[in-house]
Formats: sequence, C-alpha cells, structure tokens
Amino acid sequence: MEFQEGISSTGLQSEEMDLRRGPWTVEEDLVLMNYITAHGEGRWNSLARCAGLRRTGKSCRLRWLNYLRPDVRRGNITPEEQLLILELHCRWGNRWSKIAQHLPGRTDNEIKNYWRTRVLKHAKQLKCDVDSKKFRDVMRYLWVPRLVERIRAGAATGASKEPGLGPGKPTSPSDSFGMELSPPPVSDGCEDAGVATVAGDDSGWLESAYDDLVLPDFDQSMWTENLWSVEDIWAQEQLW
DNA sequence: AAATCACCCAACCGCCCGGCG
DNA sequence: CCGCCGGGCGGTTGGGTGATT
Repeated sequence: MEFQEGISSTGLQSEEMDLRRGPWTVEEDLVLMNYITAHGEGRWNSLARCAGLRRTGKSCRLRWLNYLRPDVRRGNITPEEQLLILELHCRWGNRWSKIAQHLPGRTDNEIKNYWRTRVLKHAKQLKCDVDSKKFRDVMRYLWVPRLVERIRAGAATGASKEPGLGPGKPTSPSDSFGMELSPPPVSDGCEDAGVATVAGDDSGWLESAYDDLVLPDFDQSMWTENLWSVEDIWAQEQLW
C-alpha cells in the first residue's frame, strides 16, 4: 500500500490534493469521534471537511463504522457467531452487511475477513469450492457438529460466552479461530473424524475425515433451504 | 539471531443505487 | 430525463506481526 501524506494528481483542487490516506492516527480518531459525538453522523464528505479531517468522507465513514463506533465488538469470533455466519452465508451468500446485521457489534468487514481468511482457506485446503457438495458435506457433518459441541461445552462451563471486548482489544491469531476445524475430541455423528492435531494443521484431518464420511441419503437441494437452524440449536440448548 | 513464511485485518477501490435539483 | 452527489456494498491490497525455518 502506498501511503501518501497528500495525493498529488493533476487537475485536483488543492483541498483534494491534501487528502491523507493510510492508517488513522490517534489524533484523527479523536477528532472524528468528537465531531460525531457533537454533531452526529451522516453527510460524510461535509463532515470530513467541517471536522477538519484531511480524509475522504468514505474513509471517515469506514473508520467510524468499522472501528470507532462505541458498540463495535472486537476480538475473537465465538463458535456461536461462526455457526451463525455459516448459516447466514448459506442463506444469503456474500451479503456481508446483511449477515452483520444479525451479529450485534460485528462489522461486515470483519465477517468478510473471517470468511475469506478462514472459511475460504479451508475450502482451498480441501481443493474444493465453497459451493461444492464436498465442502457443504464437510460443513454439515464435520464443522457444524464440532461447533455445536464447542458451544455446548462452553455453555456447560460458562466459558463460551465472551463479554463485549471493546475497541483496541488485541486478538490472538492462534485463538481467533482456534480449533473450530480441529478434530472433535469425541465422536459426534462423525466417527473416525481424525486424530488430534494442532490448530492450523487441519487440512489433513479434514480431508481424511471427509473421505471416511458415510453420507446419509438426502436431497442436496435442501441445503440452502433448511439445512440447519442456528436459532433452533440455540433455543434447544438454551445457549443464547 | 536472522530470514522467510503465513496469516490477519485495516483500509482502499470501484461499482452500484437512490435521492434530489 | 439527466447529471450529480452521498452512501452502501463487495472485492482487493498490503502492512504488521507472530510462527517457522
């Protein structure tokens, strides 16, 4: 990324040439927060000007929505959230903002990043497309049961529910997705799912677990319609 | 200890849509 | 109807950083 103190492009007005790009400074964050606190959000271009920020309106909006908003929830994606993302993506595809509406405090950008860095990575490791039957089977019979198991375990110990984590909370890469794709410790409808491996080294067990899967006879077209309902699971388990 | 790799995610980009004059 | 502008969205990039060699 080429960070520029000012964009120099012929034909631009001097004000536009002064626009900053790249990472936001603490001072800029404070200016934006204070201005929005005092005047509210919206009309981002004029907001940026009036606040004295040398940023585009778009940049201000993005910074506010994805980072500075007080209700933005940062930190690890919980198993409950992972489950919900899987289902909602199944239902709506890459409609990140729509999905984000169902995950309070999570931004579309965060969910999109989660999907691209975690889910797509595993599809790639399995050498299949996320829309393929193979990946759907992996999700339904390996991934989802594992998530549900983690949710249950967390509910039992009271450890699964994380409090709001607030801006600035550092995340641990090894924890952020953790073991969502690591093998189940006990068989849970997916016997011989593999032996224990460390997180991050899961493509092997997934691949072999998939090979060992005996899939029930069911209509694959049902996948997108009524595969599983997170709400049902939560209601059933009183997890939410 | 240094170099390299892999991953995460903040930020940007381009496109699209709706409202308004 | 048309053009402009603000705002929203999905896709992409690349810097930072921890892990590995």
